[in-house]
Amino acid sequence: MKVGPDIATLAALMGDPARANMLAALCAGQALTAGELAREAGVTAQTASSHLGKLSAGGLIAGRKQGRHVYYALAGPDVAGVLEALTGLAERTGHTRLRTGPREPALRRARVCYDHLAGDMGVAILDSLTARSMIVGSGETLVLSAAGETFITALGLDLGALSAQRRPLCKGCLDWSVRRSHLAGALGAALLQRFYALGWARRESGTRIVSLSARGLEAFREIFGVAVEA
Amino acid sequence: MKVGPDIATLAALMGDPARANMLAALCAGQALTAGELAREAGVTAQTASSHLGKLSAGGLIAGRKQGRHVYYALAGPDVAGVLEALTGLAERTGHTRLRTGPREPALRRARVCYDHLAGDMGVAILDSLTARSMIVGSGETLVLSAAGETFITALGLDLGALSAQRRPLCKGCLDWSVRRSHLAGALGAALLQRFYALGWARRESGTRIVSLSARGLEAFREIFGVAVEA
DNA sequence: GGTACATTTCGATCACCGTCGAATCGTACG
DNA sequence: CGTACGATTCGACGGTGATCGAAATGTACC
Repeated sequence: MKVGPDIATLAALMGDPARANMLAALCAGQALTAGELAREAGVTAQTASSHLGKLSAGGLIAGRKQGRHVYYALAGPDVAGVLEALTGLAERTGHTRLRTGPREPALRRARVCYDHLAGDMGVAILDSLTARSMIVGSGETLVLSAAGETFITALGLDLGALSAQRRPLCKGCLDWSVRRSHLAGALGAALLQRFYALGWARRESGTRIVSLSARGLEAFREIFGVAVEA
Repeated sequence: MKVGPDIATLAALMGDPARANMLAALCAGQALTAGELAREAGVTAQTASSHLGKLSAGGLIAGRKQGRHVYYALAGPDVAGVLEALTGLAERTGHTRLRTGPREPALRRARVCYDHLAGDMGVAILDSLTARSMIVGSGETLVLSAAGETFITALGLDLGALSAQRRPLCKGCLDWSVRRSHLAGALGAALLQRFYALGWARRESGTRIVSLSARGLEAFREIFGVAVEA
């Protein structure tokens, strides 16, 4: 007689402010320790542990013991997807409270979001691709055009391998700081990896900051027509 | 200092069992009266009214007064999208409790889901399209291939107008009864409308049942290779 | 081995919120 | 105009769950 699968318990899991803050923090993609999550949520370690236990039992996060701390991460991309969708909905319905992205300029410029590039640079890249019709669509749903395919192949990416992944190839991901979309999905992740490999970008350890090399800045300006002040 | 937009309040709104049941019922797309939703959720009219007030204030649903009752519907396709994503996640994490879709055979065979076709027939159609590589992808993210474009154009649909819509052209929607996906999105909706126009299908008033005409059954078998016992 | 620290468990407190009974408002129907 | 019914409001009750203090586990570092 009951209609739905347990949307209720799942949503209730995300419905607590402390847990929601934890999940939002984990959306960046990197695993965080229980203590960090406690501070992130603004609760004591004990309550945090309780919440983490529930989230874990609910299948939303997974914890890995390493030494004397436990690193928690989102259980999978689909969880991140739901959270992003929720964020977008909150955006639209005006449920956002303040929400002025990161204060640090370096974070605003380029940072890691789950597994792809976010920040001004991420938004600029997607803008450039859509302006040249290499990616079409808007909002969350994006599609790679034929011109886009040749473009990313020229960049040295294996389109076939990317398409074979279960997750969507292209996806728009709402950027908190700019309130605009950047490129996520398999292609977004692969692009960032490619930037690393080419030495254009480097991940600052311990933070979400992605720093761009001089060569990278040059390349971005040339390829994407993106000019960023040093 | 706070990190996320108010995912928490939004999720908490969906986190109550009664409200979740209401939202799940509204996922079918047709507006329901407060009384119907109360019965659907298994609560009294007063508590239902309270819940509806909160959902409305939260921007998830919208109510229209008509005569002496109030018809409530989901505020928009994005709300349905989040709900579907949540359902999918609940599916994957095994949070589903029992959940044996509708009992009525007619409902199991073909019914309206929001604005597109669901049920065995809906699943079969998507199966047929993917088997012939007219639609590629899996899960929630689907893309129309070149072969698919010519196919639906031949069916008399205006692809340009469909792509111009803000919502995604193709989307997978998890079918409760079968636990498999059927075609949603702009194309899914347009297809159902086309079926109506061609006299292949008809919406049973007052229910979610979609009944198929003899001509429709013939056409479905011919075009999609779908054989359904009468 | 002993101390420090991260995490978890247990237990108790307390606030919030879902629930329903009774009453009110508004519309439809005769 | 009066009755019937759907929807909402008000008020009170009760239970679930978040929270933290205290204590227990387990790991690292010396």
